[in-house]
Amino acid sequence: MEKKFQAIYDVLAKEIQTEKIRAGQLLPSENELTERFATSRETVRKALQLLSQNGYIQKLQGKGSIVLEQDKLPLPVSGLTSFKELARSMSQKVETSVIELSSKEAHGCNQQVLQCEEGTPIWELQRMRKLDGEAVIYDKDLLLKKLAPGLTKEIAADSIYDYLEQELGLSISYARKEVVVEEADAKDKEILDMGSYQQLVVVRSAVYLEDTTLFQYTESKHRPDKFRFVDFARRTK
Amino acid sequence: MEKKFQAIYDVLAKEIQTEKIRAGQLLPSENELTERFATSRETVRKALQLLSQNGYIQKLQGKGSIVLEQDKLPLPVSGLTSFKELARSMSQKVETSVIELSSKEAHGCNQQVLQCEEGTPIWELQRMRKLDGEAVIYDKDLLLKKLAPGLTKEIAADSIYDYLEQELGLSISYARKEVVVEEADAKDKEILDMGSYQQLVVVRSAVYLEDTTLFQYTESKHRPDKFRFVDFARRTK
DNA sequence: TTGCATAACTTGTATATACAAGTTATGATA
DNA sequence: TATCATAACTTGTATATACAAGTTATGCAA
Repeated sequence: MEKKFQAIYDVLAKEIQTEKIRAGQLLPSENELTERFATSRETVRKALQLLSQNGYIQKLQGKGSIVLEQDKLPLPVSGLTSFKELARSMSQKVETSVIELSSKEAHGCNQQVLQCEEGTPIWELQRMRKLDGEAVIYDKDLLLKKLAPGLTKEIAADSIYDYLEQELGLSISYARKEVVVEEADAKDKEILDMGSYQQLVVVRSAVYLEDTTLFQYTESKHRPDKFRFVDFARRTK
Repeated sequence: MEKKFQAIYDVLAKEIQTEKIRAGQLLPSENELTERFATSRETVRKALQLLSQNGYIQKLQGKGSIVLEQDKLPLPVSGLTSFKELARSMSQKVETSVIELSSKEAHGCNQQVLQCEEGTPIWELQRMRKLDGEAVIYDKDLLLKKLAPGLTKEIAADSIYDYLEQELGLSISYARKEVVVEEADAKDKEILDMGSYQQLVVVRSAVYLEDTTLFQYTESKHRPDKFRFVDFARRTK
């Protein structure tokens, strides 16, 4: 079986993306969708809940599901978006170069952020990203070697996430992120085209797999003028 | 009736917050919880799904629900958190002062961001916030007067969200946000204690009610060293 | 002891039913 | 015509059942 509610979500999400159903319009009612997809109402409701969570629709008791204005802003949409996905959605020239990919053993501070034993084999990866020919993003990654033993510079220059999910079948599940602004240090200034900027937007994130193992720690430094973060959030309370 | 799944969520969330159940431990199984709360498994599952969404637990097929490490970082946790809530969780001295609260009619640019008719009555609000005696946040709000007719400087100095939700019974439902870094202008420098900083982190957000009406537009400028954004995100794809 | 099938758990998906709660259009009544 | 109750929709909550899929411990067999 192939997850009906996911399939229904995909169909409806695409119809909204392609504006087959326009913003402000109502989706067909749950009963109609139940008929259309030859399923049960609960299954339809699961699909609709996903749409709601991802900002496609707003459900209104008694009325129906209204299609929301789409963010034309072609950006991160919070969540876990890899740089490659991000770059694809921006129609700019993007270039990634690997500064360093080395195999080390966890110690002290490294070991602490990855919450692993002293001496655990890890990858230490540094990459620089160019947008329109300017070096504006500097990424440092720490990952457990055990889970991505065959990592190479070529893979790192493409997309780590693709490699993990499609090649290795690992399921990235959730992440914690922190965004702050910090002074650029000497190394930052050496790597990036800082112009007259003295500060960087720093995104630190810890990425976890389905089984809750902390797998990757990333520090991503962005030149302030090239940084933008877009978010859709529902009030949970 | 009083929404059982919400009640179950509240109980379990509190047990996790107070570390009655600690990180790394498993929750009781769905069947056990079903018995404990004298309900059905589906209802328990709805509660667990909420916990999962909000970063309290990770569900593992075949194993159970693991309690996740809690963010000790006492900060925004994405979502829609009002400044008052935020301030409460930080044990710093916080002070809000209203710079301006005036009643206007929408025109040109104002009208555009609020997506309303020319001439619609709106509130224009400007506030400055001090942390530990330093002026570090500058907020500008536009809101539809129709929905909050009795707004006063006193209310604005406290919490607009409390007023809207508790006094007026309005349901804030979702928001779109954008975070960028911009140069501070003359007005910013006049209002805030900028020190040697030249830039500000600007959070622009559009806040919507349950019926999808755009109700408030906010521009919140933060001195870079006092800005921090923390996020928990699940990979949806 | 070791290895392996299996049983007994766990969560995931799909379905059906019932009623509550909110919205809207209908139509009878004044 | 105008008003209002109501019927006919909509989504929300709660329950029950069945089976699929993943994990773990049991215990038999080699």
